[in-house]
Amino acid sequence: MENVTIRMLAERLQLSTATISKALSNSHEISEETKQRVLALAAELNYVPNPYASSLRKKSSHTIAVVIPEVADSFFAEAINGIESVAQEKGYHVLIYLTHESFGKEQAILKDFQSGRVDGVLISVTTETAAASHGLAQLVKEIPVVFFDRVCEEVTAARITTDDANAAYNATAHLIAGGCRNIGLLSASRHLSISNRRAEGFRQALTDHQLPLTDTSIVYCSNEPAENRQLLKTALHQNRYDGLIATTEKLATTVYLACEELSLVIPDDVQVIGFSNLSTARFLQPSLTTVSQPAFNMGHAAATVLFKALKSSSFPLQEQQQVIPSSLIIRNSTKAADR
Amino acid sequence: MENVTIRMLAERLQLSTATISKALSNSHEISEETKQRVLALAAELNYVPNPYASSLRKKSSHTIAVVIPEVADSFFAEAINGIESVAQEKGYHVLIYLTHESFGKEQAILKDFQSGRVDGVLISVTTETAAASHGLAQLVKEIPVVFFDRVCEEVTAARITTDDANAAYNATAHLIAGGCRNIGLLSASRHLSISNRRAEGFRQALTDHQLPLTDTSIVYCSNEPAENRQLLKTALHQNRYDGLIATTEKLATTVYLACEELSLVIPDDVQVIGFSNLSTARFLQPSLTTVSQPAFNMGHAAATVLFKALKSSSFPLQEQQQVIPSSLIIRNSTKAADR
DNA sequence: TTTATTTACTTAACCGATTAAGTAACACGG
DNA sequence: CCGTGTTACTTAATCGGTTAAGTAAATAAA
Repeated sequence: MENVTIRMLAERLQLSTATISKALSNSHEISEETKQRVLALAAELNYVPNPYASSLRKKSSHTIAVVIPEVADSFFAEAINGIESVAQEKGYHVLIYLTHESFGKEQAILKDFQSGRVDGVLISVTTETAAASHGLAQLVKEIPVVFFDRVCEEVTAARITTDDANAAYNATAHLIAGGCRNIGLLSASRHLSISNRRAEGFRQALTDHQLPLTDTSIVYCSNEPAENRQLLKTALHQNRYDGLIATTEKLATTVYLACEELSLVIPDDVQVIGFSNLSTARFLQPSLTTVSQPAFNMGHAAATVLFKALKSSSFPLQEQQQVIPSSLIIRNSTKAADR
Repeated sequence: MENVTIRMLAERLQLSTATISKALSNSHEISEETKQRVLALAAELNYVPNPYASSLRKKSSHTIAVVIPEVADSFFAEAINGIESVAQEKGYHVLIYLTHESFGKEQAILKDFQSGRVDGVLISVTTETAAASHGLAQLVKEIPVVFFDRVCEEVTAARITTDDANAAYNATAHLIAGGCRNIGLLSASRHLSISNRRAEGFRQALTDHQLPLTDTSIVYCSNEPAENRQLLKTALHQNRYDGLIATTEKLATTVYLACEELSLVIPDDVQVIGFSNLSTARFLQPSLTTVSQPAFNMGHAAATVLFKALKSSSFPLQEQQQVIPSSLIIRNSTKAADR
């Protein structure tokens, strides 16, 4: 049983392939009667159009790419859900690319997009992605690109983010209200704008509360959980933090692990806040105070904006900037009372 | 700046497009010198081949599909990681399709694959997928398909699973050893073979320990967390289970939630075991005894087998059956001592 | 020296759908 | 009755690579 093509339908019905194609796309040039005959035969033979032939000719693939560092992370997983919900509604396909936080991989992936494989890209950059990423700047010129969460500020493009500085400020203030005087911010990257924003909010909160910012206030972590565990244990031991803000989900669990191994009690010895979307946060021992990010909404918003651009080329995509607020959910890993 | 095509390279070098194509694919028909010239110009002009033109002609897309119910689930997320690690190594692209446990969506997605969009499919079916799924049976005849975790036993195809019956048996035995006499198995589906296997192991364990299987022993849950919460609360209240086995990750957290709301203490009032890959399981309050599944390995194995079939059409894909063992990790949500 | 073989290309068909341009057939207004 | 439109198609080019088949020149074998 060969694959059914438009030509086979044409032969069977004694029509040209052009007529079939137009009938299937419901063109006004084709009579109602013919359309019905074509549709009936197509259904009977179970005709499924070849997407590649169509993409080649139309120069659009009805496919978008999602480029993220990691999928086993509640934030990104939920963001994918948000993206996919929009894509499925629009009949688009979603290609997922994982960078595993490697700038090299990211570059290679982006380069592939110059082929026209995808109509648009949703991306959250790696912790390594440098400011002047040529690949990104280039890509934005060629196809619609929307950054979400981890944006690259040097590149002019649509951005969907959370209020990172604010969130960090509030988290820090909450720790201070709970009595912390020596707070550590666990940062995932020196390059990432999102990290810098959070550091900014952190710094501002310290300043506003007359607390010093020392060179041990910000701890730069790696992408290796095992490495981070060691790093954290050393840092906790040496600097005797009374409060920690983990700016990624992975870091939050690593903090719990490190504290357990050092026999530090949360929140008595160290209070902890995590940036996270863990559904289990409330069941942790102790339950984790989190900066909860609207992952699904961000994915949804990013995809929605992208599809607007795909629909209308005059849509000013690059000017789109949305900041979706996160919320501080206070639980038992911190001491200050709910506000 | 137009897209660079093979024809442009050909004109610049005064060669035919055929020569360029062959040079780029390192054909023996082309002289070393010409190859170098082509490669050099391709690099200079930043030539990126159009994947759709190539797919159309070669009838292969270098793309595989992963069809799963949900991505915000540690098991599936980790499985994707395993799959992706193989795909990236082989230079393949990964399309992700989420069924959200809807059989209808699954059918629609599978139908699309008849277009030749993907070279192969990795699938974990929905809780609704009936035994006689015509779409699946059809698909397996057309392109390489590998089932992982949630297989469809009625369809002859490659399968990568865990030792579900065993795992459930051991989990049940562990609860019995801890003193449970009225154990509930929270099942995600009546259809799913994986659920039935687990139920089988559960039943066997009860029988072997002279415990009765009543019609409240197995609780069939839905896909709605809110619904399940109610269902569980009612069931816990009415049946006064002293042990529960949650056969999905989502159900495990729902159990914690329901117990909290009913003021039932785990493990004193109810002991709990979850099938899960939650990285936070050990930090839960209380830490969760889990049947931990080798998610990454299963994804890796499934993809590896699929690529073998893609490489060699004589590979007996349909006969491939791998059972990758899971392990029971005993923590504080159950009482029996470690074995 | 003649024939066979190899080398390094070119020509042209092809994958399957889309679409610009062309064409009969018929209707209609004047 | 003629010109203009409209309807419902067809023809053929096209998207950008791939590849079977062909060819000219150089080389090797007989």
